[in-house]
Amino acid sequence: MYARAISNADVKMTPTELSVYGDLGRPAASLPMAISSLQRKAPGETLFVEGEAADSVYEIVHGMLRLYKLLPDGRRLITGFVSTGHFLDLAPEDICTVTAEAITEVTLCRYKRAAFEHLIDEVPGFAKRLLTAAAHELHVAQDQMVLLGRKTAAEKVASFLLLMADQQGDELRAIQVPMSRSDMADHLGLTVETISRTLSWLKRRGLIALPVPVRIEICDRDRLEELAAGGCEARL
Amino acid sequence: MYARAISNADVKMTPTELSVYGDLGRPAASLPMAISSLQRKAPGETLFVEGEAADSVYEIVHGMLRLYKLLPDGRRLITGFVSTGHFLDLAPEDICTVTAEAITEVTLCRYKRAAFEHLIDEVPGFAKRLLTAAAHELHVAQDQMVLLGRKTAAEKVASFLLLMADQQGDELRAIQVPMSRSDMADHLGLTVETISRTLSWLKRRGLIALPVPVRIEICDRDRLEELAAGGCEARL
DNA sequence: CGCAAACTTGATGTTGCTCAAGCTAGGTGG
DNA sequence: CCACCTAGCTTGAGCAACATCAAGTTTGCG
Repeated sequence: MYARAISNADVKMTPTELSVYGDLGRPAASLPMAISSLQRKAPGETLFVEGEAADSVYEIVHGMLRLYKLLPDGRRLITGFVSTGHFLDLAPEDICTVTAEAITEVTLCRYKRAAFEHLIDEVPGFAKRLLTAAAHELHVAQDQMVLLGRKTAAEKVASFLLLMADQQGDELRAIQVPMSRSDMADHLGLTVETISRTLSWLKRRGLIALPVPVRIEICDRDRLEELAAGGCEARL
Repeated sequence: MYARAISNADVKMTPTELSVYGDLGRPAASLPMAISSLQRKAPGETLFVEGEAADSVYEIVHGMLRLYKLLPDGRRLITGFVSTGHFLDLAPEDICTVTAEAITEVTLCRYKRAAFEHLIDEVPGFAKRLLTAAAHELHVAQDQMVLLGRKTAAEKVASFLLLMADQQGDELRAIQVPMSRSDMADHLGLTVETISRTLSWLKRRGLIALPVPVRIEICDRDRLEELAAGGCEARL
């Protein structure tokens, strides 16, 4: 089975539709314990490991996780960060394809796989909803491939910051960055040092501000977008 | 809408199950023309372009296509190669997320999107089958991210050759490579020159043979696999 | 306040890119 | 049939972006 991140937000559901049951409200609060149970994970704790048997489906109620794969010598690539509202859909194979680890304090709702699969047949439109979500995940993956394979360090960091800003949405300027520089590096195919240097470079050029490492503010969104798209010179 | 490649082979169907209709045989031969039509494309011809409206679903009957995305300055990343038996599933958004171009002579079966969506509701188990296929695509995409973000040139080329060998399956040694060096480069996040140098290096070390550029033979599969996984020194 | 972990900055090194020639193969026309 | 021509492939020399190695500096927590 295989870990797929599916965002409820992606399929454009209202808050009350978040649950797989539609109108029943937050699944964590309303589902029979037979098919669901609530879990908490502290930062750094592991939810599941690449290669192990996958028998559950998780919905993230609160917090952020990193999903990653390792090469034998320890090189790591973070395939994605997932947060509130996403499903970790352990797809119809039996092995986890990535490792999932809590970045922040995380609350999640665990469904037994068999029961979850049952819902696909029972609940009308649920399969289609998952299909839409899967398609969106694939779209995101394609963009990430372009980033990893063809963008410069500055373009990578700019793209990432804009993506984070978009999905936080709340304020236009400030981004809360819960993950470490090392996580960013392993997500963008760079090193910690290059992340740090690139952020400093963006700051020096007035595109962003860094009051504290964990808080990044976007000062010139237009130029950052131009940079992210690859539309201008991007050398440190 | 968004181009997703779904392989029938991936969902483990027998030849007679290849069609979306299950037992009705090859869709190209048996579906009512109202919802399907047969098309041919010559090498280099475009099936659809990133950003354009997507109103069809295609099944590849024969041949190979490349799917790619471009940056404004022309940098290209090929997200994948798809061939016989795969669906180009233009997912439930309205815009193609990649461009699809024929590499070889291609025959494909085109379904009207609306009719295809209808099948998801009508044909029992069809949605689940697509879901499985989508999950597999996502799995492949994750592996490709690791390749693009964390592997060396030699590891990238070795991984690619093994993947090609696996999906051709027929012979254990020889791989027919229908795509150009330039296509390989844009799929692996390298340049043509690096592809060429790396292949020469693999040949010099006795891992492969190159009787003609279009034919690559695997001589030492074990060492190639060790290299692809990142388990040994990989310097030219 | 002190300590460890995370982050930043600098100096140096290496992989893979760029630029520039040759080489090879396949197709065309004389 | 062969010479030519072009597109694709290979090889070489030099270079640039990013990695590595090595200090410092800040941050956050006990």
